[in-house]
Amino acid sequence: MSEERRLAVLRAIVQDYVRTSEPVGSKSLVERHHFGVSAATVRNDMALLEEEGLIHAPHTSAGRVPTDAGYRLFVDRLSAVKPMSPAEREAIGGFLRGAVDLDDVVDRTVRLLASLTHQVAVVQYPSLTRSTVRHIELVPLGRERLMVILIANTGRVEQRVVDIARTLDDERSAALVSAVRRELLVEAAGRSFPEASTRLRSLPERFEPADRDMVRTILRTLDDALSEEREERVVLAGTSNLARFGADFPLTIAPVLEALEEHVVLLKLFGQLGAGRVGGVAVTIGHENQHEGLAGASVVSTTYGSGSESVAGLGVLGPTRMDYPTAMASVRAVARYVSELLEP
Amino acid sequence: MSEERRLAVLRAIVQDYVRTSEPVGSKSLVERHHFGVSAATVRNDMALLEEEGLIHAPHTSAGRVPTDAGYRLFVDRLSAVKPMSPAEREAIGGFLRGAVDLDDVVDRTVRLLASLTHQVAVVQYPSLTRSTVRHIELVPLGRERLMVILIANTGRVEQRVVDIARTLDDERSAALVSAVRRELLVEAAGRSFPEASTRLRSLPERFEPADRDMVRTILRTLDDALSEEREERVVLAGTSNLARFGADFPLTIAPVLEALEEHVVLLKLFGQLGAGRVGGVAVTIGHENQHEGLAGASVVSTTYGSGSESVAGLGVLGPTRMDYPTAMASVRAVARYVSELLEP
DNA sequence: ACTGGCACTCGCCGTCGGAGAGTGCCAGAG
DNA sequence: CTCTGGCACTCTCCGACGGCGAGTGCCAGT
Repeated sequence: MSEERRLAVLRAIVQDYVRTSEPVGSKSLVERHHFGVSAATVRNDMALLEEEGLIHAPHTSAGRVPTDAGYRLFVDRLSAVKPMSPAEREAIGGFLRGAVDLDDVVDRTVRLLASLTHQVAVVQYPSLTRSTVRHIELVPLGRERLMVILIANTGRVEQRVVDIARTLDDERSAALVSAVRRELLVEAAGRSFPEASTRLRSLPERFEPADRDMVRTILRTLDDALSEEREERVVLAGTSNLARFGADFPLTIAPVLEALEEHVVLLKLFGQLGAGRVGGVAVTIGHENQHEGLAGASVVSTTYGSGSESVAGLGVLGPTRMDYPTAMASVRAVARYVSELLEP
Repeated sequence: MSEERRLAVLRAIVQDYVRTSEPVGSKSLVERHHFGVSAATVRNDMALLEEEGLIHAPHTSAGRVPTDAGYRLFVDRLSAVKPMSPAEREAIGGFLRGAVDLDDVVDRTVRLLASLTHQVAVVQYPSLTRSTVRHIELVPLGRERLMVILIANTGRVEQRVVDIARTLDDERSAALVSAVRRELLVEAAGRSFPEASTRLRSLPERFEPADRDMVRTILRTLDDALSEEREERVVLAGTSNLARFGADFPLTIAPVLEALEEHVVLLKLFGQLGAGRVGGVAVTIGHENQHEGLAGASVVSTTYGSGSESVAGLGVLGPTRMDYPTAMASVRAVARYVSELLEP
């Protein structure tokens, strides 16, 4: 028996099943693809593949369906990432170029990804902890409040209102605010956020004892904005695509939707790939996802970022029965464009 | 025949159907509710209600189901808004009070609404056009770029990067930026955004001809941020609740999810109630919704805002077969709390 | 190692018939 | 005029039955 043909059979099964969403049998298989052999031979191969746990028969007398392991082998060894046509590339670029805003970039990206792949798309906002400080601004609001505005090199802007226990309307206070602002910038500008945060720890000491509380409050806000919980934001689109193949994961839509609402879960999915090299596209299939609601789902994801540093992840989520080559191509292409866009 | 009893029957039908999601027949009706009469009498009433188009029999020999008109009558005349228990009020307040941010307020609000009502919740960000300017800040970024930051009295912050056709690193430019900033504030602070926008139209003339282009660019950004399309933002949660009653609108989940993704559609839903008085809760039922994908859905919405001015809408969306009294109570209570929260 | 053939297994689907829920209508009582 | 009990009727739902077809596993033969 030829190892090679057996894998070709697996590949064909995956492809056909993805197309038709119906278990594929030996006969229809030899019709569509021309291996040089008969259906009976293919049947033998299929029996072996089943023994290896790569495919599975839902019922004694039905066609075969790939298992998670089967898909895994397929994406690892049997599929080539489909190249995008120049027209597609142009469409992607054109659509993203119109963005006026980081919010806008993220918004367009997630919609684009959803419509390219017909799956649920997920885009993570650039992580602050992996960005550098471009600017920090203090804006007095009313008499006892200050708005702290953090601007990252990725264009991400985070703002927070802080109450400070003193009035700000005299001359001296104005000078103080602007001194704090200046010191913040000297210390933080151009550095990574975590680094800035540590360097700033000694900042209060440079001011009069009476003023230190205010400075500390501001620094606390900055740290708070960097905390895991608050700093990670995630956006999604295309959830209606889940309903499109209602028959597919039959009543499993609910748990998937629930998982998607739990942003924490999503972040874990992307967290796994962590600081992976920018080029790579990661795929987690079915039960490889920790969350049990996602047992029937696969995630195709990658990272994007300005320069060679990745600052966040993006990807798509769909049924395990998913067109992996296309999804991987789209995810990779979009990530590349977004990275370019954040470059300058 | 007593008009009064007929309406009581309609009320009972709506209540039972909402509870069981099964067509309700005369027999089970007299069992659960005790009208003083027999099932036969109720049947006569039901026949009349059907003639009036308030209820409808899916099959010749099945129970009755309320029509859109039936629900309409129910919410208008037959239901009292369920008061919230003190414990619930406290829970709402406690959950919302922890917010650090407008984003956070909106986020918590939408999740809270979803979990209170078990429906899809929708919250609109405070409209800029209906807010007043609290502050405008100009932050130089790099050499030929400026970030314009708009802060509204609602806490909403909008930022936009503008390219200006001149370098900013000399002394004079710094003075110019700060002069522009000062003038902007004098003219705009405390006024409504549209008013500010018109008042600022003459601003360029106060500067040297060479500087006017920059000022114009900044003003254009401000106007752009106010444009319908960009200014309205909407957030939703609880979409998994749609799947919970999969049997309910059977395969109608897809169009609903699609409609929810089209934020434009959502904004229209809230646009209808427009500048309605803050107290009122609006309900649109089934086909009353313009969008055809939402023919099986109802929307319970209201407005919130600081002071007596409404600045945006919020609400829930679910199947027409929905617990209106509870939904209305939750929506009203949440809107009230959010309004309070935006007050100071 | 591959092929053709064959018996066998099951899920799918349409049919059928009984049970149950609900209805409409009618004649009689208050 | 309103309400009630009764009765015949209509449909849907559900489980049983059976034929069809796709697909399988295995075996004997090349």
